[in-house]
Amino acid sequence: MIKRRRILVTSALPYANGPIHIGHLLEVIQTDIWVRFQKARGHECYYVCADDTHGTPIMLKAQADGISANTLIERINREHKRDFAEMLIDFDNFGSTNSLDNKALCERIYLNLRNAGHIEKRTIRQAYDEQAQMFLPDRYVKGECPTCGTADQYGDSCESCGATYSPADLKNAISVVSGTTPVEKESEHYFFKLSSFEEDLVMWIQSGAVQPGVARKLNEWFTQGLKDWDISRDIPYFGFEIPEAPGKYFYVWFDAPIGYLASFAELCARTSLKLEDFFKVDSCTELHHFIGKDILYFHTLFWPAILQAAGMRRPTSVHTHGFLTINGQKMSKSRGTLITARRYLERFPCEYLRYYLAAKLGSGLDDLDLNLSEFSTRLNSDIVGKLVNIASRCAGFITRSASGTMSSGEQSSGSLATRLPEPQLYAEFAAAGESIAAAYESRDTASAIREIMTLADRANQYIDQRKPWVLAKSPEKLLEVQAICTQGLNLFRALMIYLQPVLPVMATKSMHFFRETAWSWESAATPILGTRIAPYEPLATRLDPKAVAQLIDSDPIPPPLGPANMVTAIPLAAALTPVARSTSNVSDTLSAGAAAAHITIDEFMRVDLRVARVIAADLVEGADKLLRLKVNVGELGDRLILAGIRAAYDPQTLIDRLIVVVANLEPRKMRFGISEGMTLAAGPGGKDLFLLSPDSGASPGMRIK
RNA sequence: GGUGAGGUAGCUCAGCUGGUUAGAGCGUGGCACUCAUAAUGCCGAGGUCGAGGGUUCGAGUCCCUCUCUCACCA
Repeated sequence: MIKRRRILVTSALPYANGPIHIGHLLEVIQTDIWVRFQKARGHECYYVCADDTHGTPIMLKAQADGISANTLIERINREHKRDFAEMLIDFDNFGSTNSLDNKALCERIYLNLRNAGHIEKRTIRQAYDEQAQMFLPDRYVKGECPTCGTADQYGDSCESCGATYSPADLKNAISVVSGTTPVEKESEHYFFKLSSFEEDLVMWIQSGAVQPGVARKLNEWFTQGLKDWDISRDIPYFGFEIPEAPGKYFYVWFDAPIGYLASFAELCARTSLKLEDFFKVDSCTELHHFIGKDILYFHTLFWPAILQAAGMRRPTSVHTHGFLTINGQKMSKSRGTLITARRYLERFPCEYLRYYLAAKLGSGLDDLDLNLSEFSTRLNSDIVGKLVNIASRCAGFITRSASGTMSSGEQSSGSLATRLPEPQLYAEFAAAGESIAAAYESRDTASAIREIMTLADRANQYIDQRKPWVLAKSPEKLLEVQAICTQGLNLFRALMIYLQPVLPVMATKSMHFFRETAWSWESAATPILGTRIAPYEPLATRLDPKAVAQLIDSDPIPPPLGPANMVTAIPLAAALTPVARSTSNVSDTLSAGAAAAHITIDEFMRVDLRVARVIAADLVEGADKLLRLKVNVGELGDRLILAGIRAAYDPQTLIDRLIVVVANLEPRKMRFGISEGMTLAAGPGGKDLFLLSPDSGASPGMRIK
């Protein structure tokens, strides 16, 4: 009997500023397969993850969208959960780093570090945007490379010549946020003294916690010597404020891995599990992190050091995988190869992607290529042609010539397995269970799949040799036909049990086909005999290569404006159209055509329409068409809007009225000030303009959708 | 630039601590079969294992040099 292990597993936290794409899926699918495998083996295994919600990019994206950061991350969280669920990623908990649990844990861990003397204050100089009044991360400063002069380079390194430098070295630097020239400014930051953990980290890494290739990679950093780690950021920042340090926030990479604990804490809160059992320093549970190689540094240096410094256990292992490429190329939006989970799921069964990736996933750091033509041939050949075919070709005989009952093998004696016509063949399948399990365990799923498919070939060969379709023509040989197909179906059953971690739905359907209720890994060791099967229903259908090719967005960049694209273009065009002109330009173009091409719901959702209350309305001196409106948009605060409705409305009649505004319109500088939105009105313009209003009950800030 | 990974049949890859004629799947040519979702089975073609040098009785497998590809650089 295998010793029952207690295992906690995580996948890297997806960043909450965009949708789940196929690169994320590579990681969660790999992890999910490993977790399902552990569960099938009878271990106690938990799988948690969360959204990574903090940091400057989220803060700025929310601002750009005209919504609060909280609104943004809540929306993204719902989308992420839905995508993962449809991909059959079986999280025991999926949380958010913006949770109260995480805040408490961050503070507790930070105070532990500080009280143990692992935190140090230092003054640093950093690029500062005076207009936006914020410090700028390196990636938010752009300019010419000081070494080679290439334009439009980020503040940390040059993509052209590879030079590394600091933002202050850039020539003609500008802030990406405001477009102004940044200045250097001093600020006090908090550093985690990583350097004092160097020896322990070396030992931890040598203990086998990481793959050999990763250990070699880390050596590079050790030979350079570890640098202490800046864990603080200045206000404004979306994150958690550091205790006893007003205006200072935890750097997103400090609170993100702690999010693993926080997500598990949520699971503990609704079960009898105890966080302490898994994280105390002498815990005998296992902790496994699955990550991509881009975030190696954080997980193999900072994170174990933080855990150790805070008096907790370190990870059992960190499993690092390579990147996903599409047709041999890096994923890219402009090439249309940034395939979102949604795009995939709208077209194909989730299990096909799970299988394809599983068949190519090794235990190393190599990048993995999703080749679309290979995708369909592989699925059609392996799953439909070989695997499912075994059941498909046997089931008919059992149903037709044996009234749906498998052979019981009663004519021979002995154990169940030996009552099959070819006991040795079954024994071979049963014995393979251990080496397949070893491959799964070491995350070499490609090897597991190879072995399973070799067995599938053996099963088809067996059926071919025994030719039940020939025997079935002689009534006296029907028992033999039944026995052969019973053997075939049992071989299929063993294979499906081995594939359960990869193909959970197909496996469940197969289990129901055998009229069974549960499969563990050991179920494959013993065949089932003499039972009735359910009528066979196709378990998988073939993929059309042409449809697969369309996974890539062949038209990723919107074409120039034309009648057919008019509506799609509106959000973009509107974003550049000042409010005052909205009544002439945009409404004219819209009314001109009797509707046009469809837009997707996502495209529509990009327009943030809100209910707003007019709190002040004035004439604009010198402008004969404009009114200056001050509106309250609930959680988004107050906005100043210059609206071209003077001919149609008396300002006094507007005060206190509810109207509809576009809240995420890019602010537009006009002669009379900056307009921070757009009011919605119908009509050709001039005196014939009619503002839109919600029915009573609506309140400022409500989103219109 | 530094570091890491990798270059094995048309494509995707396996080849563990060096050992008989280098493997699989897909694709391809031929044959067989017709139970099965034009599925399956059998036979074949196709590789001087990136290049050169070295160690060894023997190297795709170890060492050195070169070359190309990819990735990472807090």
